[in-house]
Amino acid sequence: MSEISDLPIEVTEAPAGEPVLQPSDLVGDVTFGSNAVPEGESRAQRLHRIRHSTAHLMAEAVVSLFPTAKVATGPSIEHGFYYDFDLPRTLTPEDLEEIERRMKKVAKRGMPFQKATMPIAQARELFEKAGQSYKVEVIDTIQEKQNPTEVTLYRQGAFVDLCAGPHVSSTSRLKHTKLTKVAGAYWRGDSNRPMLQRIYGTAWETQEDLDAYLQFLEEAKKRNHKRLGEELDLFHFHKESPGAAFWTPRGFTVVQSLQKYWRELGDRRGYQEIWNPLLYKKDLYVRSGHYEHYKDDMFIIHQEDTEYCLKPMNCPDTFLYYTSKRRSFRELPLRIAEGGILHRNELAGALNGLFRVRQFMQDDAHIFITEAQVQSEIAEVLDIVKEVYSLFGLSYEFTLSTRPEKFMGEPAVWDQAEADLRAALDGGGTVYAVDEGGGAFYGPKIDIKVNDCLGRKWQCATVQLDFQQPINFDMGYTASDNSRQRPIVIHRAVFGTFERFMGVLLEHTAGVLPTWMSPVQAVVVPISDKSTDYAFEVLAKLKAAGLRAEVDDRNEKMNLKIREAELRKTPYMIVVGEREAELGTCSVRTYKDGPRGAFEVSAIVAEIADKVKTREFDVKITPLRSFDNEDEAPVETESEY
RNA sequence: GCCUACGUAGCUCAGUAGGUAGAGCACUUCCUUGGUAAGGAAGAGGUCACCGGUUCAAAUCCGGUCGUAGGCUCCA
Repeated sequence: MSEISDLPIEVTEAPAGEPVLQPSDLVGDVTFGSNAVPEGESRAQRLHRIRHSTAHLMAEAVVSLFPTAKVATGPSIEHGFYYDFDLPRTLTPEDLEEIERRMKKVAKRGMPFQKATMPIAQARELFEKAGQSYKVEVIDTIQEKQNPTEVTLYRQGAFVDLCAGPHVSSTSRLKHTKLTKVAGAYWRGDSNRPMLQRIYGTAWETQEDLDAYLQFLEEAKKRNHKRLGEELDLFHFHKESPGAAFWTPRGFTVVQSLQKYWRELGDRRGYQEIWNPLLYKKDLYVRSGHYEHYKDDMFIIHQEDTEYCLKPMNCPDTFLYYTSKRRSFRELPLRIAEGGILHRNELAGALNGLFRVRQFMQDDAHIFITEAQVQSEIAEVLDIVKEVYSLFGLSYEFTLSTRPEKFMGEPAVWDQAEADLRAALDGGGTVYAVDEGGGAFYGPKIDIKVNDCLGRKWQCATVQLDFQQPINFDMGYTASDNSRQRPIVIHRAVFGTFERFMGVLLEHTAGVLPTWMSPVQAVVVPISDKSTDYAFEVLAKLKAAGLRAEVDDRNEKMNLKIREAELRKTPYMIVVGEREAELGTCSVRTYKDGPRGAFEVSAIVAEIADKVKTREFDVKITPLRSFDNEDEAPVETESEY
């Protein structure tokens, strides 16, 4: 029956489970016609066609290896495809190799993809008879949602699948592919439904593209922030506190440089910082609604008869500050920052380096405003976002999320708020997407995502309007007419969390931090211990300028010291020998530009101090190529609004 | 939380017909005083994640726990 069933099967155990017919056994009287491929497709469309077809090719190989396999769904995704299977046993790495071998064989043989159309009822019967219960469920969903009279099937070789297409003309187009990983995936993404086995693969038009992509994955691995954190001695993780970063002296220096900037920025932009407790009786969160909606994500401590919570966010306790006294309209906008330590009990399997942690610190702030101040204050916050991300050469995108189906408050207030958000975005000339119905139940929001070196998007900044908490906390202010009014709250974070932002920044720069953030901004390297005294003289001048510098006076050769400073990505390496000591100069080498020759000590101290003061982004960014849009330039390093 | 894989020296890793552990880097000491990415020698360092089981014998086989990675789910 199977085109490839004559291949040697290297399965040692007999697959268990109910025997399942394959649709290919049942379509004898169905006529499959040719599968026309249109002219003038974009590259993205061609890749989609190839990847989706490769998913079918893989399913054919899996079914030939496991005759009792049930197939679920197999779409194309960015850079490749996956297909979900219900299999009699778990897959091993050897299985993947065997599946890939079989795929290659069929690709080489060049089996045509053919298309057939049939009434949906007939298709349902066919897949039912074949025992392909997942496909039957898919058909039922199609019936429910679209209610078409007919559906299409595609066939290549021994494999027939319910599919809307499109596909390539022949499996001979599917030669540049590699299976990358196997993972569990819930059927229909529902954690209450069976877990299937998902095989991921990547597929390309040419071998060159495939090779380039695999190389990209290698490069991305090198830029992984966990690896960089280890290499640059910035942070560690320990099982004694899973999901929480342990910052080293070097790493903490970097974080503090960020926080120092954050505080200066807040000061300049009219924010006041408060500092509140970490631990609260549960009453606070009952009042804010978190206890009801967010309890599973909170760390809860029982102390004698009282239940305490480690705070998962700053809002409720900031509101306690707001309501601690009578407020006047003259105080608004009242901008209150709090970078409290937060704990969220994230699922163990969701933890991911600095990107997803259980303990973190946000550059959080809550702004209390009148309805009339929405637009101007949002514009002000967006301006801060632009300032901050531009400082790091990060590209980003805005999304406006509007009123969801379930919402609190008056539709008219929502409409006005959304119009204000749009006006603020439009006013800044900002390009943004709209996620209709994607807002929080308490108010619309603007999400800001940054792009990392892997092309992944990370949500760091968020700006949210909140009409609900002012009610929960009975916030008010006295208006000019002496009436009592309700303020609106803006929740905003720009870095998001310092942890995640550090992770994104490290991957973005491949670990090369700008001078102003570097744990050691300059290392003075004496050529021999004859020059050590002079090296310390130079060091004193660097320190006097407020710079983070040290002398490498170990009994080692200069070459080794240079090498280690380079590996640590130290921005400035200042070499001094007897010659420099005599002339009062120093020999400068930078991480960015290499050896630069002799300088007056005072000149180079001034240069470094200036870069630190202006927070110059003196980092050469080598963006990793974007693979799916050849027409597009590589990811821009300059911010684009 | 679910699926799969993994857990050997501070780090990166080797160690399969079960016979009480190795390399490189880092670290310590000594020699070396060297002009822009690794000078040389010696030494020290591990209850093989933890707990239990099988066995004369377990890093190795089995079970459990914890942690990590990649997915899934979640992400006010």
